[in-house]
Amino acid sequence: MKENPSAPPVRPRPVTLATVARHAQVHVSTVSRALSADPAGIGADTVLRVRELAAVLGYRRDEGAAGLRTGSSRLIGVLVPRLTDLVLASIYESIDAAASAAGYGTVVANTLDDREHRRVRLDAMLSRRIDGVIIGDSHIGDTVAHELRRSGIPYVLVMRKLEGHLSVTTDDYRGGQLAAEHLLELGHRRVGVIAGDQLASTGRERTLGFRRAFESAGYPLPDPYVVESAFSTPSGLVAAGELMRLPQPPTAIFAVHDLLALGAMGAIRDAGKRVGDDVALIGYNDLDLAATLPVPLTSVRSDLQRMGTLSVEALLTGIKGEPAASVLLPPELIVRATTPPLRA
Amino acid sequence: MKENPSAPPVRPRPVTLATVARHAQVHVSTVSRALSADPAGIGADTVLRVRELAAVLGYRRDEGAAGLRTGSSRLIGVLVPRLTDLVLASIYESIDAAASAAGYGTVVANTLDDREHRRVRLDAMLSRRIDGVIIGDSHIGDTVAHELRRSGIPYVLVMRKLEGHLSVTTDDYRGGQLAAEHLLELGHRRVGVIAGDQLASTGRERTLGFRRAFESAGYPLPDPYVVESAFSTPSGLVAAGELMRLPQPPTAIFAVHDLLALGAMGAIRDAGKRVGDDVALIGYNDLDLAATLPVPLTSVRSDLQRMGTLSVEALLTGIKGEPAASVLLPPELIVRATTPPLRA
DNA sequence: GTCCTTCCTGCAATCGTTTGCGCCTATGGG
DNA sequence: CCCATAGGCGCAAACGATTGCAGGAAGGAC
Repeated sequence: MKENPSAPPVRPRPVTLATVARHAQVHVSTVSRALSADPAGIGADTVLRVRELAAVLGYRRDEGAAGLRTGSSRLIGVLVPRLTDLVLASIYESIDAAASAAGYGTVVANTLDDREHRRVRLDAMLSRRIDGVIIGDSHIGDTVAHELRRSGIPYVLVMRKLEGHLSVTTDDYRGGQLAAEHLLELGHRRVGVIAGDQLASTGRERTLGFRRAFESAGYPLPDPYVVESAFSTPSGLVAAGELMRLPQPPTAIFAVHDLLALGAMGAIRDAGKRVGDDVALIGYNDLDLAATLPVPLTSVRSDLQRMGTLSVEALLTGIKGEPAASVLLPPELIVRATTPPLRA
Repeated sequence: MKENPSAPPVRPRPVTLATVARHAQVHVSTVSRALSADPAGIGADTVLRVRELAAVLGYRRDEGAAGLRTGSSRLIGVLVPRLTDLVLASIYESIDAAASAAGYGTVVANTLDDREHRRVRLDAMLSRRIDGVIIGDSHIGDTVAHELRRSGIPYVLVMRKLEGHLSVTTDDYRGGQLAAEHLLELGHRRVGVIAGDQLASTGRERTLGFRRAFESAGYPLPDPYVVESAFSTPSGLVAAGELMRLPQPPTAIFAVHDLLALGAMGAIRDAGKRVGDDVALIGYNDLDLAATLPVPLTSVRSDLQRMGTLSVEALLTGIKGEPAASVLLPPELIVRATTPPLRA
């Protein structure tokens, strides 16, 4: 017995199948079978005895070891731009919940919309022999999806789509339209768009739907009225600032993300105008906080939970080897105080 | 239009040490050593040849198999109440970044501040033989930390502390004091607190520090002026509503979380008052969006990134078997527009 | 009493890596 | 010319779980 008081408490040797087998006086293979979901070919009393013993001893299956043998890690990887984007956090939450319910674990990675990060993190995931990937950060021109297809690893795109790849998204083009139609109806003619990242299908399609709707109503948007941005609050502040400094500032702004709208609120205030009465504002995604802002935000809602859940479903059927179909969810406009009737 | 990239017929057999060994005409053990960080006892030319070959063939170390042999999964678990809480998302982001830089992977779990969820998710983590745990959701009366100590698995508490356990937190008591001192200086005497969850050390200490400061200034807070809550925007709306409906509503509100303050803004508006001029407001954590709100929010800042990074450091020294010390970071008051000088 | 099922359980191989041990071949010293 | 030494590699045994196969006992049919 060696005394080593400064060392941390000794980590007790984990309880394995062998431990249980020894106590139960049976072979480990019998224990394995008895503990499996369908203990075929094992006596009912043995099953009971083994299970009880396993519980008492605190047996825990080693997923790593099991995965080595079975070839499946029961782990799925999730790629997101960043989790501090509330939208992605929401989606990830429901992905994790759905996966967990199906007996899968998840690992997320922030890719920061950066090529190199994406590569490194995906590599780490593949090293863990993940069973599939949910891609929440797809970019036009990005190759992750192609690589996965080539390696034969099941994957699904969520939130952002990409031509020719399985995806679960909401109809962003339609969402842009909805926003435009609402503003047109209110009488707005000179409007601005905070367009987000144009390499993300969300930013592109929402902007496109919005633009087209104004075009076909006879009020096309000049280029300076559409400004690209990231998907963050500070970025919204900057972009809206540009819009407000135009010689003829817009009477309404469509921000393709609620956080952008939040930033826009700051810029509108900085310009000495009031949100709503002076400058109308529409956000996107209808986050919780949209409703409780000092001036409640009109926003296009997309069902984030549903997207997360469906993407897991699609991935799992893919993992089973069955074919899955892309899903396009309908958006919905939620009207609140930032888009009041226009005064004559 | 092929829409099912998910399941090509055959998944190519992964490249293992054996594959590389065959091509290099050496034994797998040689390949293993050649590929290790310190290829001692292997000829320099062999090392080079093997590494090159491994790269060409696309060899990827199977972490699961390696972990089985070495007993370490190079994986750390992170428990958070929920990732849609921006504060926790920020912390997790920096945890993940720091862990990743140190060659570790992370798995998060939302525990929803719920006992059962915590148990289940921790169990799943232990099944993956994680090397350590970072607990971001500790609750007074919760047993997770005790269990981990008993099993001898290294762990660190972050954000929320618990008597007698290693933790990395900010001085929440001091933070509450800072908020109180500021309001006292401005001349506020009748104030309210949205106190958060009193089973979380954050909610408790921030509230306590604030209360004590007002007490010692001679203006103790009557009970109805301190209302408990969750840590979400809707919850802030409700709590502030209660405060505003008191016979003598407070002239200032301290919310122990920025999202609560956001909700409070809504309630103040609903009560027909203006944030800042009519009712002062202080939040906590100084999230990005605090600065860009229509009325920029005064907030107590805690360094979330730093907490995340330090918690990883502490955990890793714990994993190495060395002793680590708890850290208490200083908070800082950021004054903005929601706490203007009081008019006489 | 013999033979054939049917049930239950054990045996052993396998997944991909790591690592203690031992063998072989140069090499240098005496 | 012989021997000790060391560098470079291979061998094989783990780690913990799963699973095809085989074997043994009990029980029924004839």
